[in-house]
Amino acid sequence: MLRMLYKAIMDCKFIEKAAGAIADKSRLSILIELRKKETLTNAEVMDLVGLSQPCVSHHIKLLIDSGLVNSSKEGRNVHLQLNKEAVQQLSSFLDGLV
Amino acid sequence: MLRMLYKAIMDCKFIEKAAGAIADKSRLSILIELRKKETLTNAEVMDLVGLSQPCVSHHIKLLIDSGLVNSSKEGRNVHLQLNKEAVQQLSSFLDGLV
DNA sequence: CTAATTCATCCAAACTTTTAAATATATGAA
DNA sequence: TTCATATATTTAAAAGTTTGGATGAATTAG
Repeated sequence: MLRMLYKAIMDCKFIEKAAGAIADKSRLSILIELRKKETLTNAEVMDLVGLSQPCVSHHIKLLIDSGLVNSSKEGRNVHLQLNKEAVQQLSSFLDGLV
Repeated sequence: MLRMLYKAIMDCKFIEKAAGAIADKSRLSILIELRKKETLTNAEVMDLVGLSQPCVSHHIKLLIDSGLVNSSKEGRNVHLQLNKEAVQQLSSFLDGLV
């Protein structure tokens, strides 16, 4: 019971964060590109969205914090990947709404 | 061809707006309540989210502008309803991402 | 070791969002 | 018409977001 309430609160926080992550032109482009390209580096994202390196770094941090994107370091590069489970979770929440 | 590009741009604008509408505690509560209650008046929303009347009015305007919620006036009251098609459209976009 | 490369952090400016008080508008009741 | 009720608009303050320059940290190349 308490567990379910806790889960519901967690869900809301996740939904809020994930929705916020999507609610931006640049971050939306990144997500769409990650569908096509499977992985991306920050440099590729800079080209994609046409923003400065610190700005891109910030957007990527937001996406990672939201849970929608995973990152892994390989040498100097950071590779991004869609967290498909998280995207699915958000989609399921919306399905539950209708 | 041009038509598809146009549609894609429209989609992105809608996705951005709809995601932005969801990315707020109060508006998320309204959407969740609309699943349970089918229709709501502004006064009921005030009780639900514990905010001032102008603030509630503003949030509701945002939800309507995003397309996620429809409104209809009955006398002095405004009745809100989930736009299930729009919610479905957002959910489908996410499904397309994974 | 030194240079170059990749990404993160700090900072501040510009802009947007959230909120409520005051006020306006519209409808219904007396 | 006059008063009460439901919602919208205006205005303004506080908080949050987006952005890029400068700088820092970690890694690789020469």
